[in-house]
Amino acid sequence: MKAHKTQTASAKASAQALTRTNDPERTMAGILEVATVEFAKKGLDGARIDEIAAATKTSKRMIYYYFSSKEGLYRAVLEDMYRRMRSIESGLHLTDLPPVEALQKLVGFTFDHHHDNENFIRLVMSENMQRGAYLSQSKSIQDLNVPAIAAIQELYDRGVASGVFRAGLDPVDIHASISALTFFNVSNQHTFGLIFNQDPASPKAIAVRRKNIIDMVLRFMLA
Amino acid sequence: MKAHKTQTASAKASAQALTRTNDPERTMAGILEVATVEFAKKGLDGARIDEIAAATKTSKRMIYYYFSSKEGLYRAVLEDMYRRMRSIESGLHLTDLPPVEALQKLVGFTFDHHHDNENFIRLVMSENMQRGAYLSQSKSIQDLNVPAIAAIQELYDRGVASGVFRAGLDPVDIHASISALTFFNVSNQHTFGLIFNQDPASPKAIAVRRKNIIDMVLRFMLA
DNA sequence: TTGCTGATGAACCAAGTCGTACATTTGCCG
DNA sequence: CGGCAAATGTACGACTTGGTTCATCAGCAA
Repeated sequence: MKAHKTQTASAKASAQALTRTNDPERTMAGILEVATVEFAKKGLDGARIDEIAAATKTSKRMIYYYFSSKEGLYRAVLEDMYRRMRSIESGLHLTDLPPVEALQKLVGFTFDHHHDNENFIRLVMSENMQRGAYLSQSKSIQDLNVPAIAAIQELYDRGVASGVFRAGLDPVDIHASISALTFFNVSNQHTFGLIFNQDPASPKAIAVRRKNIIDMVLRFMLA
Repeated sequence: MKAHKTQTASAKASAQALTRTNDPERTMAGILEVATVEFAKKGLDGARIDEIAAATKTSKRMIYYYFSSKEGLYRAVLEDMYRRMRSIESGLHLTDLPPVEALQKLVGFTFDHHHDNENFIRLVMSENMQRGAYLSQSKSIQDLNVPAIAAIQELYDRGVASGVFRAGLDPVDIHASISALTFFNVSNQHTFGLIFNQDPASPKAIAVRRKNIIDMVLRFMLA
């Protein structure tokens, strides 16, 4: 417990929380956290404000106090998620590696990253079902993939210069392929998994898929 | 108009439809058709039975008469869509072509196929958001991708035999890559499109992407 | 024609769902 | 310490929505 506060009105109901501690930041963060998993789990339309409120340490009133509406909350969840993803993507230090190894590391990282963040994947899926209606409202999103593109551009240019990569490729197109291969692997696991004979979620199968994706991108770029 | 029927009760309300024509098949098909676009547009949770009913030539009552529930209708839509997709996938006659050309044709066809059937893509997305809960209930789905895998297997074996393809690859894995690249191109167009400088929906951009995807799969398999 | 079953329609209902009105408390600032 | 804005909780309300009830009609067979 907390709260060593004034406690003037001591003569209150017995079994209730004695004092209330105002903590706007924590309240907002808490709401955002449970809303994230709820929206990721059910999508915008499937998620229920009442359930989100129930899972929070605060009340439904606070959701509307801070986020105005269900859609406002959804937008906030999207932006927060993208913000967190962006911060993780840094720190790969690809420039220290030779082009081929840099590419392998980048693709492998992206694969793992997507694989480990299903909530992010599902929020992006949900947003695509909404035709990007909410994400497009957010200004700070545009430049989110910029560093990713820049990283590819840098490593690609070095590879072309050293003769290992063929010229004439578009970094955005490469980024699209990397994203497609790694994203789909998580996003469509349920419908695609129906045709597998063995469990596609097994560590073995995942490792094989991971290697093949890295291989595929690399072979596409090699001279 | 139709209906040259008995019309015994002629003394009916004036401006109404004079006679009713029972046509169960047409009623079901009609419901299924508008339900397909509605579920594709809004997803399972976003779709509204009342709106579907309103867009139909019949009433909500009939939806429940034939499909029992919203989820029953959704299941029927999924199955119907998959059935139609399967029937189209045939008739490529890949066995007539040399391995490399056969592969190029297959990938190109898949790309076009996905590109032209956004409703199908969105239904699959929706179903993945539902974690395959409804599609897995359908028995006839399992063997839907079987012919696709078989086609790859056949062309791949020929390629390996003739020395153009390297050995040791898994047809299912190849299928996964083809699907990922072509599916993502449509499914994530909204969130991914935000980072493009030019319009990714332009015929030019689409043609470039198409070529690169074909190229990528081919290079992955070449010896 | 008569009768019976499948097909159909219009109105209705109960539960769920987003959002709000009202009341209250906390914490800070002079 | 006194008062005011920010923060919070409770209860409620209007509207939506999936699903149903009741009644009727179409079509076919005897």
